[in-house]
Amino acid sequence: MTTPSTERGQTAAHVDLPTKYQPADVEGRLYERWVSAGYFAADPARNPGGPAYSIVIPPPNVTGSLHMGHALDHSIQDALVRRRRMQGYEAVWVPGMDHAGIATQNVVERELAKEGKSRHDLGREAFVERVWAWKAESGGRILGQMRRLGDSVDWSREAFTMDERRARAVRTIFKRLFDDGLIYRAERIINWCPRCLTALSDIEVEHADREGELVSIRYGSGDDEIVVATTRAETMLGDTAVAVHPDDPRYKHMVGREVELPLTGRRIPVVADEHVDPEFGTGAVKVTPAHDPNDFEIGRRHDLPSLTIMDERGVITAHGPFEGLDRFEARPAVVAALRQQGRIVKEVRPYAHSVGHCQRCSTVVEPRVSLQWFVKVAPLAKAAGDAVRDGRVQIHPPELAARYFEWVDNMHDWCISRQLWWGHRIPVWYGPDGQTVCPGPDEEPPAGWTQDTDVLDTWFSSALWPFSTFGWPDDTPDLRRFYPTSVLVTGYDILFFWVARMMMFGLYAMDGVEPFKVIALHGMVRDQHGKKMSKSFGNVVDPLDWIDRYGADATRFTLLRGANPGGDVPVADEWAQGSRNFCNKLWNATRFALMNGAHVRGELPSEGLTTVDRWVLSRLNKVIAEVDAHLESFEFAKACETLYHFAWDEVCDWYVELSKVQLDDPAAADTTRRVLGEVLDRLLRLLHPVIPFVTEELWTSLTGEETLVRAAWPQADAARHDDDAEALVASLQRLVTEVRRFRADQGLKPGQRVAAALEWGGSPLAGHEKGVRMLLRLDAPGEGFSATASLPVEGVTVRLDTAGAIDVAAERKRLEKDLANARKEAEQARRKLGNESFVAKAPEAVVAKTRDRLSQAEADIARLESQLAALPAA
RNA sequence: GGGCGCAUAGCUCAGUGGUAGAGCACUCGCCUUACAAGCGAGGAGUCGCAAGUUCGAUCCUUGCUGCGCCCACCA
Repeated sequence: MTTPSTERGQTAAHVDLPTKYQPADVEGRLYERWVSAGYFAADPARNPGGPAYSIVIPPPNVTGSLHMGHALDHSIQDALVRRRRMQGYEAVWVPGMDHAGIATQNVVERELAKEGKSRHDLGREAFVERVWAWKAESGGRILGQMRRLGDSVDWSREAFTMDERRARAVRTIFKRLFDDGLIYRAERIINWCPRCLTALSDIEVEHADREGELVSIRYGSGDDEIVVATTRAETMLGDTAVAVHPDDPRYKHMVGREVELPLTGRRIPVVADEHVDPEFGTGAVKVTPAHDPNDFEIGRRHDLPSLTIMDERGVITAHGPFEGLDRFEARPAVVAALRQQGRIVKEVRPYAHSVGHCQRCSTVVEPRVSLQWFVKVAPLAKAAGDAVRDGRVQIHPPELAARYFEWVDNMHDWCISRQLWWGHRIPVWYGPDGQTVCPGPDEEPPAGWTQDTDVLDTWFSSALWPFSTFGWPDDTPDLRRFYPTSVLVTGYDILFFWVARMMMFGLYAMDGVEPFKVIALHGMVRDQHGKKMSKSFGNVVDPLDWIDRYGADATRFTLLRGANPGGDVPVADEWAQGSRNFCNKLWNATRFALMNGAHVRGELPSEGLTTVDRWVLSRLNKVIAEVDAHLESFEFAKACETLYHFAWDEVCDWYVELSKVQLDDPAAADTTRRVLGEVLDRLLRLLHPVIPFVTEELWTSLTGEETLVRAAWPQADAARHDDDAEALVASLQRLVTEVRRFRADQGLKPGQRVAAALEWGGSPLAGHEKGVRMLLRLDAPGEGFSATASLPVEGVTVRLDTAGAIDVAAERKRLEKDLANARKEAEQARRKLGNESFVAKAPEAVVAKTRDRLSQAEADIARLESQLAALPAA
């Protein structure tokens, strides 16, 4: 691209821009330049008194590649950061990735499985090394994707949840929590994945309805018979009691007695427990403390023994005929065995109930008693809830705060130990006699002691992200300038996983200072029918594919244009094409401007502007204010919509067209070049946060400046508002549209010149006769002018020479339609004004408006009737 | 089981107590030298159903129906 010619005059300057915007030709080049020039790098020492703005990226899992959801998330953050950077904030957007414990370990284990190996064949050390190798490869791919998207992240601050700095943060907070008694180790019943062979926290379990069977079984016999119902018959092998509600008259006499447990011959007690719902089933519950969370609690309350009958893989270990069977084989086997013993099975009926599955591998989760580490969440969750409750942290949109509270106010202790190898190893060592020590990050454990073999839940380290990325636990300049972060942008799907935990740890570690001031939530990216994207549907769109075909800007614009706060974002190929077309429209508008010598040199004149100039500047300044307001409230869809319409419908369709007349007018050409330059300059600035590449390319060409990345964000200037100019241009637009409509109805070729007499009747539009003639391709009436049609619009009469013949039928049809509309309009208004209550009670302005409508409609009716009467017979 | 949300044009979604909007799709006409990734014109919706409040309801209230999401230790 060459510098625009400064040559003026009638001859269009030569501009070396292709007629189509080719994203591939500019994106890579511009991104490299942005990074090497250091535009994205923040400096906490720069402009010390000035405002700072910080965002930490929700670290993507190193396993995968970025999907459309990431592209949406990143587009939002980039738009926010780029705008603040232009506004003069010291803005930083910190990139990084998450080690994603289970997810990553599973991926690498699958790789190994292809080689016929398991992680145990490698051993812990070699396996972890292998995961690091995978991380290097996969992580690199993700970083490349971020570059393609145009993310203006500060690469010098790139972080990883398992790098050395972050490890130190983990050790530090663990130690603090441990010393404060907020971390403890206990034998509890936890969610266990028999495939991943690890504990899971509550939120790593996904519930789904499953068809099962509810089996009613008779325990005991004769007077002692008591019927229990279960969906998991195999667990009866581990039953150590039957529970009934203490007030249930049916079973009161049974409490304290024992019944015989079928198949085992064991006798188990009947206990009374409030937890039992007398209304449900038979009102009696079998109690298996080792394999059910409720029963575990009942067992604790009644001091019942806990009998483990399954191993960690879900295989029955209870001695007897079922030993060695998988849990799902054992279930029907137990029922069959009961049946063989006669009338023990009372009833079997289908029963749909909710079953927990491992979030990472979909295996049915098995509750399991084991020794695990927990975070005592009560005080932390309380603080996390309060910070939102008292407004220190705002959730956007506010409706989603309810979900946050729901979780924060009802949280169970958080199981943080995982029986994995990939992750932060729990920083606790055990002595030879079972002593426990948690050394600080800079302390050594006693020689000969052994470290706990478990690792921490991956969310433990990501919960530290808003401050670990800035160097915590050290007191760094970054931390002081950029914490708390300005806003957290993420999908509502990880409100519980991540956001709430950052709140807990942030408030705890940073002495009550919240990790972010605003939580801006967005939804999920969906297909054009609102369906979730999934491989099985085949409706997954890869952001890279869109970037290749339509460009990064079009991809970003499509996503942001659909991004209503907290809402899901449907996308479709055609919409991305529309966005690409929009970028191309800007490209060509700027191309036109450059060819005609548009520039931004010197002050924008206040004198000597045409009505059309004043109109576009008025609109521009209103648009700036609107876009500002929308972006402040995370209304990206609205901001995009406003800019799209202003750019396309107002600037391109009207201002650029009308400027052609002005550019031909020596008296107006100079200011027109300046105004055209001004409008594009401001428009490109406003669009830059959303579509950074094309705007940078065009803006630097237009202005000759080095970069738009650090150019100033436009300020709305209310002094440019001009209601008169806006009203006049609105009239002009109506006039032009009306005449075009006539031409179309009459079957006149759009390119066909038509002789016309324009009679302005004192209308201020007279000053725009040249513009009207150009837009409508009207010639002056010549020698043989014969007026055959007239269109009184806005007080203006247009007489057109349609070569002596107009299509009377078409014209009659058009006029009749307009007349019908006007009559309907008048009728409506008349009815309203005839309503006394309306006139008495409605606001003055509404009544006045209705009167205006009526008189306008009546005038239209009179005009149309006389036009119809004047039509020659067909 | 608890909580929340949604129902507006063919599709996806905005929106307002006072004449229904956008994008895409659709129809017709145009290669008009910034742009056919374009230009111009046009069609299209009893704003889910019912009742209530109001001078007036797509908007507020209630009920109903149909969807969706989140949470959940009722076997």
